[in-house]
Amino acid sequence: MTETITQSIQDYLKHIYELNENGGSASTNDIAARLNIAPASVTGMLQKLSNAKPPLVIYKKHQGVTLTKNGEKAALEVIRHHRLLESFLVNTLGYSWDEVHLEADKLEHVISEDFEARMAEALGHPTRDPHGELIPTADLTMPLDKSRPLASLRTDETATVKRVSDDDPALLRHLHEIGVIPEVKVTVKNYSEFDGNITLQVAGRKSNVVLGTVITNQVFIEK
Amino acid sequence: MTETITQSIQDYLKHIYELNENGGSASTNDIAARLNIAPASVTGMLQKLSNAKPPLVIYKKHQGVTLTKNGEKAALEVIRHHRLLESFLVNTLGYSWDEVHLEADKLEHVISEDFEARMAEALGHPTRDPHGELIPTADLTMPLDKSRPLASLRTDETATVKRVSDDDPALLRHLHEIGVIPEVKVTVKNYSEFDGNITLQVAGRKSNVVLGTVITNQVFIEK
DNA sequence: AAAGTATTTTAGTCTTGCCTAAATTTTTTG
DNA sequence: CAAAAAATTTAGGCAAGACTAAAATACTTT
Ligand SMILES: [Mn+2]
Ligand SMILES: [Mn+2]
Ligand SMILES: [Mn+2]
Ligand SMILES: [Mn+2]
Repeated sequence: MTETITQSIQDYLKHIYELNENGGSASTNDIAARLNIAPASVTGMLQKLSNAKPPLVIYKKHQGVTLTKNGEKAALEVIRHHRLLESFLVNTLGYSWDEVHLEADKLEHVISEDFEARMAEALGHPTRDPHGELIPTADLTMPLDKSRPLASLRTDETATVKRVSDDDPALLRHLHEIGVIPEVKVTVKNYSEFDGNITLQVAGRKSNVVLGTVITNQVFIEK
Repeated sequence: MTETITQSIQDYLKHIYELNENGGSASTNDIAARLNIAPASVTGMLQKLSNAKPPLVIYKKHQGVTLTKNGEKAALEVIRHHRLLESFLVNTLGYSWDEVHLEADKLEHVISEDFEARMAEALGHPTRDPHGELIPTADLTMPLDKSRPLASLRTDETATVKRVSDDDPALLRHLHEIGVIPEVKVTVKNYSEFDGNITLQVAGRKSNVVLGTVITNQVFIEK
């Protein structure tokens, strides 16, 4: 009697996955905040998911949750849908990178595996979405992410932008404007000890830009 | 306090629209059969839809339902989504015409108006879907359908196939095989009084085909 | 026109997924 | 380390949308 994975459950699993990526286990409150749902409701769902057969999360009272292998597969399935969809919308329907997130958030639960496969094929089996986020493989493995925040660079260091956080459309528009997009080379011309500001030279741009930590913590680079 | 039009409601309205197209009002049982839902459940929903503000259907006990203007607009919105999606899937992802229906049935409830507009643009504002069905216009008007069943043709009459019924994938594959697809010219070489069989010459095909009424009633032509 | 059949409606339940208010547990702080 | 604060869970409810069984209504047939 395998648990039916509803849209709602898919959303829980997806967000738990992302929270697990950072710290260890995902807390009730964090999940609630992300899903815009009352914490009490989250507790109820966590109990349900951990009692499912097979269990989708590991849950002990007051200690947050971790995904089981099954839960992780289900999460990666949704994340693969989401990121392929974002790529597809940009490529095929001319969406800009700040417009795709909401649309993909709805479609990700609804497309068939056939649709997924056809998108991947049409896009040439991409490894990253328009924001540079890694796309889980068809067999649901998440590639290793070697990037770190731009905020961790210091004066005279050079690196390549690999991905940017995609949940704030306004930030995305701004980054696009100043040319800070995946695969672009950047050099730190100055790092300020006091406020953490980074003066950045962006390849192909005349003038440098000064970025605060709110931004430099949402841009990820590799050297 | 306008009624929220859920996915479920959209499905009811869509099928009521299609039933209204044939006979007058849609019966509880017919709606139930189409939606694969118990008749008792349908009664409940019809009451709800007729009490909505504004009402989406006109309903009197034991007399079936008709859509109001508001209900019709909502239905046409979904049907436009559905048919544009079918076209889009065929054009962009290489689906064949017998594969698109199920996928479109899920996506139709989820895409944004922006998505709809972009598809229409990308497809060059088509007026018919892959099965030849008319696509409601952007301002939600259904173009007039002048076609009639192939079954109504008699010996020596010539006509153009305009559309075919799209709910049986096996029939669609068969029709494709024998070349009976929209915009193809056909001539009735013989009509049998007894069983209604039609011997059809299909433009560009060597040998004629004999079609029974099950098929000829699901193929629509214009002279 | 009465009886039988088919259709539709009513009545009563169930599941999912959410909510608020109140309790409980954990963490932080003075 | 005890009190205050924050986080989490329990308890009790609600709305949507489905189901089954039984009652009511409408249609057919003799
Ligand atoms: Mn996204
Ligand atoms: Mn993304
Ligand atoms: Mn269809
Ligand atoms: Mn169609």
